[in-house]
Amino acid sequence: MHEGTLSSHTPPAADVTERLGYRLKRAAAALRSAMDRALREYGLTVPQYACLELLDQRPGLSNAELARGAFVTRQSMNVVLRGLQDAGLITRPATTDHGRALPAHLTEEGHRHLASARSAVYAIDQRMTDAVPERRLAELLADLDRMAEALDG
Amino acid sequence: MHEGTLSSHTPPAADVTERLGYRLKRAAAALRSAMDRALREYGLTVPQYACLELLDQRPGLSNAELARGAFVTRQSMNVVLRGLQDAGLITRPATTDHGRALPAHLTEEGHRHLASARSAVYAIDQRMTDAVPERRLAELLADLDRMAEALDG
DNA sequence: TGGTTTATGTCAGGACTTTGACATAGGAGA
DNA sequence: TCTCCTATGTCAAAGTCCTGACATAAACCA
Repeated sequence: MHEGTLSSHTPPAADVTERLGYRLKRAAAALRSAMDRALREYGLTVPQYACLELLDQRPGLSNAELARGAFVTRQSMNVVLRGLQDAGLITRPATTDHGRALPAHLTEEGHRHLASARSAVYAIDQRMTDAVPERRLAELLADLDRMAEALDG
Repeated sequence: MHEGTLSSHTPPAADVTERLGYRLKRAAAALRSAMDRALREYGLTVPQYACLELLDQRPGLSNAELARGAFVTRQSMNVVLRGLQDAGLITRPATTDHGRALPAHLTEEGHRHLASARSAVYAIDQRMTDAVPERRLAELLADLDRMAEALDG
């Protein structure tokens, strides 16, 4: 076999299901599925929940900033924001006197709604975290970051 | 700090972006994005590519089996299969004499198409794999599996 | 044998997301 | 100043994916 770009010491796995990408996708799919199930009881989608969580920690984020934080496009986040706005969970000014970015904020009901949904999501995250040996958690987080940076860097 | 009845020894991260779920999603999003970009040149979507790859290694898989392997629903995989069938990359019998599962197979063109797209995808997977220290790769794969099993198990 | 359970393929509808495009606002540099 | 570049918000259209539902087929068991 012709090896154009040899960058690894280990031979590439023959079975696709043994490759890192497949395993990553499997874990992410399991997480997505579990979160979907849990959040449905609260009438939230995963991007909606992510948006609320981001706004709770960094109030005033714009649509584009939220989109990057939730790993979706601006257009998708725009739809998400409109849904949250219609549900009364966030507020966004119609205009701004400087720039185009419209800062979003949680309403009181948004805070309450997030608080109730958060426990369910945190339980999932914790179940996942507990599944990996604690001594490796920090390295696992670092590896995930390296993987992400290697791809979009 | 008051720890209540949490199952972990480490205090839960206050910042959502520090939690395992967020990092996992970030890495998966980066992978998905990179694969989308690469596969577009070959006229394939990620599920379509995954389907071809699975069929190459295990010919005769049914729609439902492919759906599980690609982490989508049967309905979604049905659409994928129809697209691949229309493109002449796979074949599927209209009927079967035993059971309902219709075994799918790659056509010659399907094999060629997959072979050309595969190098691009493998390059991405390899770039990601090379980003993690080699001595930790096996543990990383095992941890991803544990995470997935902890969630859908 | 007959009933139940499980698994599969399919249809219809809706929800979500993306690509592509356009106009606007601010900053950087000639 | 003027132009170019980047970033943002938004619209339209298409594609993708999912939930819910139904019918069929095999297996399992009393």
